Amino acid sequence: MTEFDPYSSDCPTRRLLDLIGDTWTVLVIGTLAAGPARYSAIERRIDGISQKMLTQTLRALERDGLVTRTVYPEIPPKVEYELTDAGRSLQGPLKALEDWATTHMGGVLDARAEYERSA
Amino acid sequence: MTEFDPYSSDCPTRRLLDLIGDTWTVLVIGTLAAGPARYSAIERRIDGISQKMLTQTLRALERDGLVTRTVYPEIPPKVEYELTDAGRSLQGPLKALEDWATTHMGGVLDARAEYERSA
DNA sequence: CTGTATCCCCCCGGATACTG
DNA sequence: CAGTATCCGGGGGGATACAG
Repeated sequence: MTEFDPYSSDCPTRRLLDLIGDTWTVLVIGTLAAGPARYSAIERRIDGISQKMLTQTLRALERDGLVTRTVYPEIPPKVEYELTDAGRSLQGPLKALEDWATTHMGGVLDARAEYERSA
Repeated sequence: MTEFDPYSSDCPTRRLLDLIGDTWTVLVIGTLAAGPARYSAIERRIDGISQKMLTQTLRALERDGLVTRTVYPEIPPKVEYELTDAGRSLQGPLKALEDWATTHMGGVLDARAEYERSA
């Protein structure tokens, strides 16, 4: 069943790679995995992210139905972001990658160092 | 068990994203999953990849110990690339992502279309 | 066949300033 | 607090030409 062919340039799944290929996106999803969070909370939690990239990332996730945005009409404003079911379903695959990283990243770094040494 | 901690600069997740956060890298690994392949074969398999990016991607994978490069001193030249054990171990996690894509990408595209419609 | 070398455009993304 | 608007520098990556 080849409903999608990632090796074809016009395959929608390539857009998925654009999705999870973005560092900030993965970090935001990881942050929201702990539960709903406010804009400023996410910003404080992810060190080094700019307002522009945080907003841009959240908009993309919202657009793709992976995150919901809830505005509380208060003063001062309060906006909460939360993973949707689809967004939560990404946690499994991402966890698998994380486990791989934990297991193999040391070897990768060793290989890289060895490569540089012999270069 | 490793806590998902995207906020630490030395978190494996961040380094992993530098590794496979690139579209071409994932596609090349996917291609080599079927077995060893020549440069030109990979080039043909991956629609839209440029010589520059293919070579660059293969060099990075070789440097990181995920792919081996074997040169056969023939005329014309023949170079085969093959996944290492470490490279093959990435297949599981990447497969999980691929499965997620085939399962949820339709919904993502629907959500995106709906978002555009109401925008 | 398997690359390397160069030019160069585009756009990502950081910095900064402003607003409801 | 939660954004938006704008500028701008750096680099990713395509196109092209050339080499072993």
